[in-house]
Amino acid sequence: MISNKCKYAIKALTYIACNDDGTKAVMTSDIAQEQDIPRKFLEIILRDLRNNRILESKRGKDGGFRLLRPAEDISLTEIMRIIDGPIAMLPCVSLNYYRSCDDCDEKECEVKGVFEQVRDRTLEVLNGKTIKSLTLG
Amino acid sequence: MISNKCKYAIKALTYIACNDDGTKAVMTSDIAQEQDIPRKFLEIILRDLRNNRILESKRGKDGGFRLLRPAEDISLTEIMRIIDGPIAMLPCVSLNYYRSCDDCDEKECEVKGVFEQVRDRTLEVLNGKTIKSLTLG
DNA sequence: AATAAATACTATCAAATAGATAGGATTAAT
DNA sequence: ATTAATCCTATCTATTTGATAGTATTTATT
Repeated sequence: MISNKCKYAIKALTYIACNDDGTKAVMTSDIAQEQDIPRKFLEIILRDLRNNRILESKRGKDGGFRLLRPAEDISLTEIMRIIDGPIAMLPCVSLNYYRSCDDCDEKECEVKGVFEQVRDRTLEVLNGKTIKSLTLG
Repeated sequence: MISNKCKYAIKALTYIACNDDGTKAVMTSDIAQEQDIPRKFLEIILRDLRNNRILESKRGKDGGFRLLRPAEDISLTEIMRIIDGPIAMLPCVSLNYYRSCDDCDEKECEVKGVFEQVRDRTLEVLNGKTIKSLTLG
């Protein structure tokens, strides 16, 4: 399961992608209202995305958020990893958050192979998806 | 990520499958020791598997656990659903634990389609795997 | 310079889940 | 009766999830 937080992040990014008309940045309050996301929780998420160089922010009056890159260059996997961490189902099979197993010998672990396959199939789907591709029905 | 508990369950089941010689049931203490699983935690897991008709138990002296079905009829998905719940990444996409989204219209949710694909690819891999197939290198 | 409106930051909180442990009740073979 | 196993109930700690409150800072506008 992905967290609510991650789902909020995806929805917020697609909203920003669709509503940045080039004149002014997209405000937290607008996103919260339109996408039905708790305002203060959303602030944290957006700041998180900014710190990870997905968004840029502008403070003060007329402030808000913008995508730092084109929507077609922001992949779903990237967002999921920032917000939720590993995508793989076992730490020992994670590409970006690898941790070894204490309790089994990875060389001959039967379970590992299965979840490597799951990981690869999952990434086949997710790597192709971007914020841009979500905004096209 | 699957939980430690689920990983323990899988390891325990493969251990039972490999070590039931037909003479007597497999004991919790043996599984715990050989597979490096906390004893009391393992008790809970095995009871859980028994309540879900994966294992049968025998109490008292010479007691222990046995598979209730042949190892090739116990799928990984079944174990994962018993121990961890849904396999899908979104409730609204789960086959066995479906829950609707409060905050989006499922008919036109762009995210839903993506995670349906992920679910299908994941199940393609996991549905074919059984306790039996894990015991063959 | 003052004001209004936005993000940034810090601290905190409640509920759920994960991961376990303790201790005794029950069952069954010897 | 004894021993050795599962069964059951209760409890515990740490972490994560999901969120809220309040204040500081920045900036456009007047």
